[in-house]
Amino acid sequence: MPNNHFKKGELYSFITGKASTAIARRLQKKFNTAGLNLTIEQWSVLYHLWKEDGKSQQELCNSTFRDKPSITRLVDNLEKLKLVKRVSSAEDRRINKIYLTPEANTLQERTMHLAEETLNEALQSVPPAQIEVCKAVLQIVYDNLT
Amino acid sequence: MPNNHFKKGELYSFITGKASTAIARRLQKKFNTAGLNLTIEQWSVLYHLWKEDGKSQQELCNSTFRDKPSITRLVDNLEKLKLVKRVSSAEDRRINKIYLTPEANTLQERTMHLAEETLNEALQSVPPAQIEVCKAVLQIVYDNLT
DNA sequence: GGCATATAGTTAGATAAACAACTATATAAA
DNA sequence: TTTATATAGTTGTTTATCTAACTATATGCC
Repeated sequence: MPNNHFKKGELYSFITGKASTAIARRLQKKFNTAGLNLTIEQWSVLYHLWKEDGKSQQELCNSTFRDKPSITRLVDNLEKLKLVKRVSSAEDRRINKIYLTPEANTLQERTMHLAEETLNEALQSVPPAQIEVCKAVLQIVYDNLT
Repeated sequence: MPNNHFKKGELYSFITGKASTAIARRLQKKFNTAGLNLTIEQWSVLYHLWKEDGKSQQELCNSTFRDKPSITRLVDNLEKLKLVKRVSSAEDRRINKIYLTPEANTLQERTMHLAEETLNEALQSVPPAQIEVCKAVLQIVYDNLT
């Protein structure tokens, strides 16, 4: 069965992801207002380190769906902000393990709260069942393309 | 009724829009493979001009959800590629109207075909009814945040 | 041991996005 | 008519993405 369910006018916003862009912009504004000098992309790296500290850059590539140069530069900037520290692995000297600093840990609670707040604003008046459908569809889309 | 339906692990991918990123990357690869020297962002501007030629930069801002500096630079690059032309409006000299060149028009059919192909690949095995739900949810998200 | 190959990370160059500050033109109010 | 204000677009700065080319280390095979 064909899946030609996108008329031309709808195709655009699906491809360009205007919903996720809007969510990211709103969250960035909240960070700025709260005086947090942190980009969403930097936060997304911290997010995965809060789940498991000491990940390698390659593991961060996989978790965040970014390529290696992108992670190199995000880690560069996070190091400048003194939020993470590169530690060369003793077993395999090709590997950098990335560790959170105490400063980074003070950001976890505040930023996660703002992220949850943003999602609740975004999903206002959307029935829970539809949210589940949407999450499932977006996961299939991702799996279909990777 | 609260909308706290995102556990922490799911929150991330919704915010960062990994599905739309994957779609954009796939489409970009198709452009590159087809020898089209065109970014997805540039294509998104052409897309709106194909719907209505001669839009002002401000109108392109609204259509593409970008700010003015972004459109200024996208139009700069599209002009370098000789795909559009800025024409100062006679009635209001603050306004630039953006017109497609014949070269741009030769790209329409090919690129739209690749975009539809990409979406069909992305939505493989997703029931049409769920696609509709997903589109509706993403629209509400966008409206809630803008 | 020595060589091919794979993997981890970096660097360089181009394009793009967000924000702030700016120029130029148009409109409205005094 | 002059002055204030709003609108359209540009420029500069920082951060991020992608591709390609690169360095360094590890692994596997002869």
